[in-house]
Amino acid sequence: MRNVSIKDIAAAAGVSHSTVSRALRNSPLLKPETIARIQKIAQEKGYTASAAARSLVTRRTQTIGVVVTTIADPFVAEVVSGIEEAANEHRYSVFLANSNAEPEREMNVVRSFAEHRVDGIVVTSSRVGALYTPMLSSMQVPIVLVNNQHPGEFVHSVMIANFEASRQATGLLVELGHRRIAYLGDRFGYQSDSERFAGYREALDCAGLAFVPELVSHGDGRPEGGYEAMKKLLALPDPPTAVFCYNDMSALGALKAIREAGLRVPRDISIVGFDDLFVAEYAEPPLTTVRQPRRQMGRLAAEILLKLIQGEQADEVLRVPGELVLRQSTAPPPCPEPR
Amino acid sequence: MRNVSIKDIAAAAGVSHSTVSRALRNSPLLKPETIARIQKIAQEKGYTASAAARSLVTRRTQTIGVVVTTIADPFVAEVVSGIEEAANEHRYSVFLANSNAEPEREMNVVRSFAEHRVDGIVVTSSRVGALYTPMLSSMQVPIVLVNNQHPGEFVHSVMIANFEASRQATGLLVELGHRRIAYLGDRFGYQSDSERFAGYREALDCAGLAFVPELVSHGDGRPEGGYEAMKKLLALPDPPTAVFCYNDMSALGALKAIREAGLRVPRDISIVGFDDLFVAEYAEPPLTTVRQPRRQMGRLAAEILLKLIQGEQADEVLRVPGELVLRQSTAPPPCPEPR
DNA sequence: CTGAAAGCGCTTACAG
DNA sequence: CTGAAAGCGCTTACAG
Repeated sequence: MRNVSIKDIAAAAGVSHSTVSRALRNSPLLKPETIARIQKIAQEKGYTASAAARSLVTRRTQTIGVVVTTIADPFVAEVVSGIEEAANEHRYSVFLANSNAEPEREMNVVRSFAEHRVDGIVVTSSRVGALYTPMLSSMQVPIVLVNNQHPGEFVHSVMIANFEASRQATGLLVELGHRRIAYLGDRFGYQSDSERFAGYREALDCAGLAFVPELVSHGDGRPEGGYEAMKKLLALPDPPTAVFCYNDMSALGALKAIREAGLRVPRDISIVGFDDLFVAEYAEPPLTTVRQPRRQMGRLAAEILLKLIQGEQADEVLRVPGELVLRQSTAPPPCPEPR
Repeated sequence: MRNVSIKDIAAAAGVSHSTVSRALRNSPLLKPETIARIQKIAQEKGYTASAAARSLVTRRTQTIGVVVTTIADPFVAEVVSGIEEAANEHRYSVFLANSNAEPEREMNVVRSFAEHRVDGIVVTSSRVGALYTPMLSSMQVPIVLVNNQHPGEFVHSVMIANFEASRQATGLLVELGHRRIAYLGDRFGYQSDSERFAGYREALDCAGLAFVPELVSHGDGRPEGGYEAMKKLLALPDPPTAVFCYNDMSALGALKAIREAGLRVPRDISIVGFDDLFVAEYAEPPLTTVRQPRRQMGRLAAEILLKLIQGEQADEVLRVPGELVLRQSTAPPPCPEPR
């Protein structure tokens, strides 16, 4: 069962298919009555334009490709949601491709986007590195990154203001009176981790607190890694009284390790996360954390991309501020500890 | 900067573009040397076939549309991940469309999929109803639903075996010795809720326990709703000693309400969830729940869809069994009288 | 084994 | 204001 084409409508309306094409696009060349008549017929026949045929001539597909290393991640999913939302408003469709950071699948992503001639690409970087970014750049279409972990390769990106946010988060712990504040990080080498670590250091410096290397422990950005990293911190001869975690996922693991050690948060140890995933609010205790406006960041990335597609200028690196959200996982240090 | 086309390659190779087309598709009509020579040239020139041009003649786009009411939901995201994975293996690309259950956006979804002539559609229903399903069906392409909440409209779907799983989950509470077991549901009218409720009733019946209407409380499938629904149960003159929750999100809210009431899980109340989201493991206490193989369900839906696209037969309704996962939120009821 | 031709469903200069 | 023509980049009968 063939789809109805402009030829079918042309036949029914007794005009040329050129006229139908113009009528459907509300061309000012046609007189309003003609347009109305033709559109009515198109409607009746259930006409739907073929994106493929159109894009062949216009050289615009009205599609953008979104690459994620995994979408089964609360952080990424909401960014994608924002991208899709903004794209949709501008009548763009979204191709979603999921690489799992597997080289073979990454190849597929690139090939698929290239074949579909996407007008632009957003890469939302989770913690796992994306091998394909250099390849994508060979496609000659605009690319915007969200929280990119491999800086310097591309011009356009939307990033959370890691440094400022983590300085502020660590600063909160300082103000509460903590002196032994640990940093529970992601794996080494990722930009977000480096920046958040730098903010932590800065906050210590401002408070005149010495940096203690043993108070840095690295997880993997997931609960499992946070759990292990926290156990190491707890095994220290003089454990920290507060921990600033790379993200909420890590913090969840840390909370678990602390519970298992028979300690209480925030009575014995204060914990701060990063991201403000919905779980932060339902953790026990509810987690003090830094909110990333994920959906908004996705929207911004899409909007920058659409500007670039139109040939307009756009911010090269857009830094979005995080927001410290106070909940119940932070308190002054326990009394036994001399201040 | 134009993309290189088969004409460009034809000129470089000194053959017709028909020959190039055949060479690129490894036609047995051509002699191997010709094929090799042409493919080499194509490679050198960085040729990438145009999906639009091809689909125009083949009438196949090698794309499937995935509709979600929201992707920012841990359940949905992983289903989508499975769909994308399976589609990718079969060289299909995925259009993602996100309706937020807003009528206007739903219209966009349908129009967009129709214009792109997707070969098939998967609808992953979250708790929110999807208005567009009837409209999608007018597109004359195969549709497969995942955990559809509005039964009977379509033929093909992949569903979790709600009845069996919730009977088993409730059965666990019965075996532990609970007599006052509550059901904390989703909103009325959704199929999953009805089926899970039915499984709960069945388990009570089997155990010879009377159904007590006041022990049923409805949330909204999210922590907020679970929280409110649990507060109602706790306000009962004779509160339940165990609660089977519609899903993990609801259970998270329930846990919070119980904590706020100064009670402990599982000492005072046992809680069972459904879904086995990652948070279940990191809840306090870790949540006993029913695992849904979400990614696998997504894969299955995609595979069924691809079969249908090929014109093959496929299961109409595929019921996937859930798996009871025992953690620490369940225990025997508190000792009868004094605590 | 290879080429010329037709056609998929559109858009858009070019005529009239 | 409208139509005839060309062309976007492919695939595939039809000839040879």
